[in-house]
Amino acid sequence: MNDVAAAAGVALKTVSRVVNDEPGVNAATALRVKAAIDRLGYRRNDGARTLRRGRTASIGLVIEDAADVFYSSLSRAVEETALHHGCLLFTGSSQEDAARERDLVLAFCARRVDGLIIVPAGTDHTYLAPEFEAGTRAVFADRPPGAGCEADVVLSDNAGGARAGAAHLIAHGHRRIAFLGDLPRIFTAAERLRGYREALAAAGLPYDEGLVAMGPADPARLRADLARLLRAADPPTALLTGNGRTTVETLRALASITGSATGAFVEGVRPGLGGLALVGFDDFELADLLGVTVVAQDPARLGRTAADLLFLRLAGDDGPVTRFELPTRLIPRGSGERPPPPRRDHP
Amino acid sequence: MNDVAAAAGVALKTVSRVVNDEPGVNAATALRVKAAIDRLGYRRNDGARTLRRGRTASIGLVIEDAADVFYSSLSRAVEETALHHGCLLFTGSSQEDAARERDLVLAFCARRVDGLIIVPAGTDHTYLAPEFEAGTRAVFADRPPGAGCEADVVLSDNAGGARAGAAHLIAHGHRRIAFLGDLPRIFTAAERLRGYREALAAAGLPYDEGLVAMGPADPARLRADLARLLRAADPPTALLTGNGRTTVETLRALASITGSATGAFVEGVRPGLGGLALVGFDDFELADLLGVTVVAQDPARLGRTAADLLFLRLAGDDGPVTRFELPTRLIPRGSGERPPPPRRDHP
DNA sequence: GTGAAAGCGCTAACAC
DNA sequence: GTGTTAGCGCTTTCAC
Repeated sequence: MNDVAAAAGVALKTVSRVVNDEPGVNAATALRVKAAIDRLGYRRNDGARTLRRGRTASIGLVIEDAADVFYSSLSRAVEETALHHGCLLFTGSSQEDAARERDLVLAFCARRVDGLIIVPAGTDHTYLAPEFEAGTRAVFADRPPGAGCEADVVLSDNAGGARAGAAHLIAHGHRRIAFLGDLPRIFTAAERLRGYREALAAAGLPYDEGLVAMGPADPARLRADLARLLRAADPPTALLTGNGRTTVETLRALASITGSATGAFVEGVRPGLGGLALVGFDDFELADLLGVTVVAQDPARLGRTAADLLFLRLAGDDGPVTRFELPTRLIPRGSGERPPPPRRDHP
Repeated sequence: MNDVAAAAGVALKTVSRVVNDEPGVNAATALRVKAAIDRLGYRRNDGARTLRRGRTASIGLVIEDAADVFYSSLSRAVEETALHHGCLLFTGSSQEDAARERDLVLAFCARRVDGLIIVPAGTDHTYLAPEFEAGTRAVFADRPPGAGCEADVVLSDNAGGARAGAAHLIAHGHRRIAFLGDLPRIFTAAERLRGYREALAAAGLPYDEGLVAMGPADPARLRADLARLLRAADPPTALLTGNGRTTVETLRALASITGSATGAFVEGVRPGLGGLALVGFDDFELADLLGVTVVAQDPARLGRTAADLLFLRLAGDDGPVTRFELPTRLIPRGSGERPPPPRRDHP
């Protein structure tokens, strides 16, 4: 900027005025400055600018895994909103690791992001207190912050969605419904388990721990759990899967367990559910073609709502901490509407 | 930092030394400084730090769409590499819009990112010249830069992959193979079309423009193009689809055209290919279960390679501009190994 | 309309 | 071991 000023024969401040389209600059002077800018290839340093101005016009987003469709949709919506507000976006994946979540958040804070959107992996967010005190705003998405951390949060109605899914299966005659969920320490997994239990209770059905298998959406783990469930004396007639990854891996596991050839879709071979009914939490690509009934969340809306809320806060909104809960939607496609097989003991 | 220095009764520089774990500070002094830091809730301002040091320890990534699985996998790999090098990552989606690509890149440059990884939407990158001159490094991924821009690039072997896919169908007896590709202005789409044509030529088959349909992966467009192809006097017996989105939408379109019920997988109804063979460019979720033969790219490897290359450059590597081309892999799963139906005119 | 001076928060270079 | 000074590139304030 100094060089430009010298080249244009004006003071530094005049260059600054031109660069920022500030009023009160003689048109001829402005032109001379612009010429110098082009000639010297000058580009404003926004780092220095934000240092001086106090706001960095950037926000940080911490999700679980950028490669997962759920979070990448959320991420895209946040990005869109941020750009719309003239903000750039830092992204980072926590990999479901509390320490990594903290490191990312603190790294973003060290860059003085104006705000944060966090899908928390950990349950202790006391590390955020100094940042909040310093004026950084944060909105939690998909999962609430740990105890002792007051912040806005945008969730899906996890319990309600799972309740609706289980109730749907019950309405179609199922009495033995298995629940395949994520690690129980994850908020959404716990909530969905709660919804499942509530639906059973509402229908007067017993809660059978033997029908519940919580764990990572790992193919081997799911195959083992499914095999165990299906081998049992009184096996389930229906499955409720706890998230998109689990649903997909369950379909794979069922195909391998029931021995139905892969390639079923293309070859017309009777495929994979082995007579079971299935409702999956989360919609997924090709679920429509496969005929899989799902409880759909709207990850983009989750991201958009969180971002909108954050920018409202950044604009000065100091209302009380809020908690949004977005509805889920049950989409019947066939797999969740199959009746249980006729019972052998009551022919 | 000033306040901490005052509180600890030391000079600013000593605080700086402690904060940066620089050697040459008395243990007792360091402890006093640390206490003051904790007491005051001091957090280093990395913005000021990078302004002074010259490097921002951040890179910018511009992709086409963060919500698309292909780019989100690429993005995740870049993120991983960046974090490994102590760099934060700015992300932005160009939406296949050249102007938006440029705006994002220039915004990142204004923040003085150390480097850029760009999946270009536009074909004119002269706007990068001043940035390159100023020392910013860029690596192009998935598609090369426009003419007049010298930069490293990491690609998939698009032509080779499409050639292999088409040759695979030819080897299984097909003579009439349709190609459903993306907009021809997109580099990868043009390259894959080229590979398709090369395979036909190598087999002595004629190139029939009527068998080629290039356009956005839009459901309506694909349905119309497919209907036209299948209604023709000499319809194709096999399809080669040009990317993941197109493959998925083609499966949908076929299901709706052939009138096979959705839910085929679950209900065991004879589904969707209507006797056609199919090879898709790009692997996709559940392609294994569906039995869809694909030419797989490795988006994560694309991202990792690009990022590794960028950090090599940032570390001072000034070798000549390089062009990596990663191999693709044909994965036979059934849909690409079906023979054409017996010809009616030669019974 | 234009400019000079101060300072955002930090580190590099050097002195003590 | 510790402190002083200068300055990264910009904007803010106020004087002309």
